[in-house]
Amino acid sequence: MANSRFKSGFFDQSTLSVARQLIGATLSTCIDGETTAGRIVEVEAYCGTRDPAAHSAKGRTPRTEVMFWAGGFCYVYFVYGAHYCVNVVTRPEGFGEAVLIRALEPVEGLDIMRHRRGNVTRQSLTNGPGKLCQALGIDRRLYGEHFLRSELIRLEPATKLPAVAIGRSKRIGITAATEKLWRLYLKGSEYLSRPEQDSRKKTSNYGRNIT
DNA sequence: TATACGATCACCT
DNA sequence: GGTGATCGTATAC
Repeated sequence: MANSRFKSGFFDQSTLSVARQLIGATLSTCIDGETTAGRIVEVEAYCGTRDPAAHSAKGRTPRTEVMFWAGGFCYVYFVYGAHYCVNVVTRPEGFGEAVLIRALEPVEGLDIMRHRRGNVTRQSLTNGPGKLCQALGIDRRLYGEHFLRSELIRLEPATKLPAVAIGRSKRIGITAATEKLWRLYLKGSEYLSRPEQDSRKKTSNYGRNIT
């Protein structure tokens, strides 16, 4: 779907709805003239002031300011003194909601990803929120960019996936609102940040490589 | 100015 | 399975 685009207003939908439709979508960057891209296989929804696990739950701060902008802006944050993570802001201005991109299947520029990540396995290039940012060259320079207008970072939609292709679970690495099943992932993907819990026979083909 | 801690990762056993 | 690294951010004093 290299030539399709999300419609203006798409990111103003509910955060869970945007999260579902981002599974399978393509995230690409052009950083220092080098293009890299991946298919999104795992995301988490963070639902603003009504979600105690969200960075925006305690209100607007310089760090979280962009979360309160209109849907479609890029929220990048730095954690644990080492890693960046990237989010897509959702809903209209003022809600503070966003979708964290947690894992990709590498699609384009794997040699560049390897240069940035070191000589690791194909899965390990992008199977975590910090790893994928390193692989795609995402850092604070992209804070406040817009996914439909930026020259540096873009999102393109997938063909619609059936509901059965998408799994749900608790979110990872949080201490609040741990009961919410707001992590969504592509069933059967080899590129998830952690393996699927369900050990029964794999029945989905939607996670197979597209390259 | 000081302190606590985090939407993680890599490496260890 | 467990743990240390490392520093920006928020908060308290």
